[in-house]
Amino acid sequence: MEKRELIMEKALELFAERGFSATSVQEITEHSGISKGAFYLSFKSKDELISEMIHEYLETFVADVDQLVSESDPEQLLYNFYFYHLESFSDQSGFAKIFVKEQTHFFNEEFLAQILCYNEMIQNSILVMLENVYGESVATTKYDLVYAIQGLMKSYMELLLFGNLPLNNKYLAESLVEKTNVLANHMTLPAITSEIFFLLREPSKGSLTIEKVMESIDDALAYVHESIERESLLLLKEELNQPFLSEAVKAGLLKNIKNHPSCKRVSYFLHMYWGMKQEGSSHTSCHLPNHFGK
Amino acid sequence: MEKRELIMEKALELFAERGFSATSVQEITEHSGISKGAFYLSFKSKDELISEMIHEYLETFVADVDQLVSESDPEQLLYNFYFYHLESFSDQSGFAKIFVKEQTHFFNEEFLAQILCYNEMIQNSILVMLENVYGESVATTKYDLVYAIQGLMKSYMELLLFGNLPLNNKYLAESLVEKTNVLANHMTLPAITSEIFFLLREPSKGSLTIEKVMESIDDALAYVHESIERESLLLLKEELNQPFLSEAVKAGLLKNIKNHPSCKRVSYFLHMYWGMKQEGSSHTSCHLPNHFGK
DNA sequence: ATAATAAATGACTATTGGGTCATAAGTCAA
DNA sequence: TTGACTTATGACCCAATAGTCATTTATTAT
Repeated sequence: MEKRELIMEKALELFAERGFSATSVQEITEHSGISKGAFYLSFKSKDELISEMIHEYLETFVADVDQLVSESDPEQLLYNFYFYHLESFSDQSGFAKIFVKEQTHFFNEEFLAQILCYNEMIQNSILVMLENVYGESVATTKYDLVYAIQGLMKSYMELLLFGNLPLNNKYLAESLVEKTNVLANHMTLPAITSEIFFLLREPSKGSLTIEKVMESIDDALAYVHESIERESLLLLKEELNQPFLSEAVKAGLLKNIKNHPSCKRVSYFLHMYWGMKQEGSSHTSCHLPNHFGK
Repeated sequence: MEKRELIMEKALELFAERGFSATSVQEITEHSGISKGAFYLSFKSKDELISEMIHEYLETFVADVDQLVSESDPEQLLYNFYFYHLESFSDQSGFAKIFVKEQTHFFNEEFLAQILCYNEMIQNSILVMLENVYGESVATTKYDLVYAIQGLMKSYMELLLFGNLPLNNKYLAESLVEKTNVLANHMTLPAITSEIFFLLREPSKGSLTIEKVMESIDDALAYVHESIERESLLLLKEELNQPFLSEAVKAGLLKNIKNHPSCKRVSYFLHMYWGMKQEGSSHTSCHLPNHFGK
């Protein structure tokens, strides 16, 4: 599966420069030094390539942030959080550029839903971070702080990416830490309350039906021939129809398919589908699914 | 010029929903109830339509913000600033959505430069606002505050536009005012210093050559037949080659062409070109050009 | 009413870009 | 060397789309 890597790598360069829609498959294959047909041996479609790339990047990013938040010393947590973001965006600037560029504009409805889901995970991490650092004192403002933090970051990220300025990540991170402290310690009028925060997450859930998940499994089955992965998929499909597995077995099966290139979507859908099921209407269980940790 | 209005109005609806590139001229004409040919009687190209729409909206928006900042009571200034933004985005949500969606992605290099220029004007207004409200106390932090304010706003704007939530603009504005006050009063580590702030504005200047401006004048001349506008264009062209007019005459000529639909680009280019000339390397003259006020 | 002028039409062109498939090149066991 | 099988190729297909232009329709002046 070396061709896949090559294509993804080369495509990233073009996507970062021009965006998705402005980059043709033709250009990707030329830039990769392969033929058009070869491209379609590795990917079902251009959309699959994009989806693949998004997942590959975001999956590890989200997991890293989650780990960082859960393992950092509260004293250093904020700084680590910002610094990791800045560093990650600095050396993975290709991906970062794509995200800033395409942003909400992810034409494809499905992509948007996926991005939103990853964003929810990041927001969950930020919430945990705020609780760890400030404790009860931000109980009423933390949901608002999530949006403030994301807004501030986006602003400085853009600068970092497109201004190619002599900016120092360490100092930038310190500056962001200070801003966060200032806001957390002095803000009294949150624009986003917990009610609004969770209201915001409702609509996205409705779009992921069991049929859609099923469909993605069938899609994957057509491309997966390895026995372990296939069996896992079939078991998961059964489980989806009628639950009969223990949580541990389920988690194991999910791990089995996680790294197969044709299973990224299924993996994501299942995580999301079961994630929202177990969440129910309670607001307390909104943590990052553990299965995303590496 | 009633057709133009109609097309722009209908196109806005489609652009807001799907973005520029995903909306075809065909769709625009169908949605407007006209033929394809009729479209090209009103606009040279699809790009011209887009450019036109951007200018029409941003020109008045920038001017309104400028006026608001220069006329508001300092006590009320911040609130008015945020409230105007929120209200404007609420009822002109079509444009707002376009800007959030397409953002940096304005494929066309020229569009990007134009957007950046308008953004610089807004930033200038924000700077003036900060000076009026906080005076000398933010002398070292004001440039950083500009980016913080823009980041915060963007974050909440997106929510307002795509979350269709029960948000109250008045309360949201108050919340943003508080955040600004908190940051302005307690921040000590600005990420963006004045040096960096002005450094950021340099590169964009390089791209606007005298040849480009000249070209845009020639382009316009092909479409402008009204005597006053034509003469103004010709005089401005001469002035561009070899300055010989007084500032007052120049300003008058610019006003003459300002409202002609085919002169938007020329107008913009000339403002930008002369704006950056007179600015030189000094950092003190970065104010909003008066000619943009209504 | 009629001629002249302006406005509007939509079939048409040229181009691009995603995706397919018959064919060719490469690989390897017998 | 042969033949079976895998991998790669790029000409080709089809749909979509920006932009044009000969022709028709509406308007206005005489």
